[in-house]
Amino acid sequence: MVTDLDDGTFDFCETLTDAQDALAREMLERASAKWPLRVMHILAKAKGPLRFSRVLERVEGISQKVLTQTLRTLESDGLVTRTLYPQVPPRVEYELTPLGGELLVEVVALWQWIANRLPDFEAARAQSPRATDAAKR
Amino acid sequence: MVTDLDDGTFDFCETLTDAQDALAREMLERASAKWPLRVMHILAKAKGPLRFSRVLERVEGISQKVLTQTLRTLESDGLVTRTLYPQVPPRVEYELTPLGGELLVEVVALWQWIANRLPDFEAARAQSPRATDAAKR
DNA sequence: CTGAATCCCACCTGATACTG
DNA sequence: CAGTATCAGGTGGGATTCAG
Repeated sequence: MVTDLDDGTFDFCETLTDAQDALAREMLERASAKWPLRVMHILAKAKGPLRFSRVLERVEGISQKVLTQTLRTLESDGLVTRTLYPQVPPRVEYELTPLGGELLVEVVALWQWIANRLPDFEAARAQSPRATDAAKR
Repeated sequence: MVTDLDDGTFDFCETLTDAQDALAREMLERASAKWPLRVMHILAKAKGPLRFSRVLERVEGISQKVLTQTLRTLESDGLVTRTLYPQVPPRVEYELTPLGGELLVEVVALWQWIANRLPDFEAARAQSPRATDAAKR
């Protein structure tokens, strides 16, 4: 028995076109993904533009290639701005857009909710590394 | 410039151990992923137990293998219960747990937020299929 | 400094076939 | 009915090298 959910709580998506629904799902998945989330997080904490190298340093474990890909995607989704200063050596700065900042706030809210329930998830995992056959008798 | 964020808004994660942080990120990513989200959505709308075949029918485009995997993962995360009735032919029912229902509500909230901003995302994509070189002069 | 280009591999996905 | 087994294909991501 699910918690007391209103009818229609989960029907909103049916008011979207297939294309819109797909786009919304895609954005949801991207914003929750490992690297984009970490990168947005770093940019948010910086509270201002950050050079490529700085981001690379601060996002632990990311490779330069993946960081480039991630930033490009974030840029084309309007979550991050990329500003190129045509100098030599080149300088490029990335900054979270207002839209990106707002999205991050929302994602972090969900993250926090999950973090608060961590004991539940840890418990579930602990007791079911092999939780087959629930109804044995 | 990011929207007006408090200092510390994004620092909560630093109060977690690495393992906890990793688990929270993992759950976030899973709950937002394509198939788990769709499956939870179907189970929520069903408002009760659903047999494997029913889920398979209702989650459009999923293969039975992936559905099995998805359900197993959801089960081991405590989001779904699996009840086997040892009959012949076998009958297995899946149902969203309270925890799963709550998590789904949170994810859907984020999803809705994104859906409301779809025009922004569509606009961003439209103007930057090749949005290189922002600062040209 | 900021990438682009290559190579490469592990993993995941999905289709198909088989089974208790 | 509800899976498991197997295999092929695509994808993500790391390491390395080259370039403007």
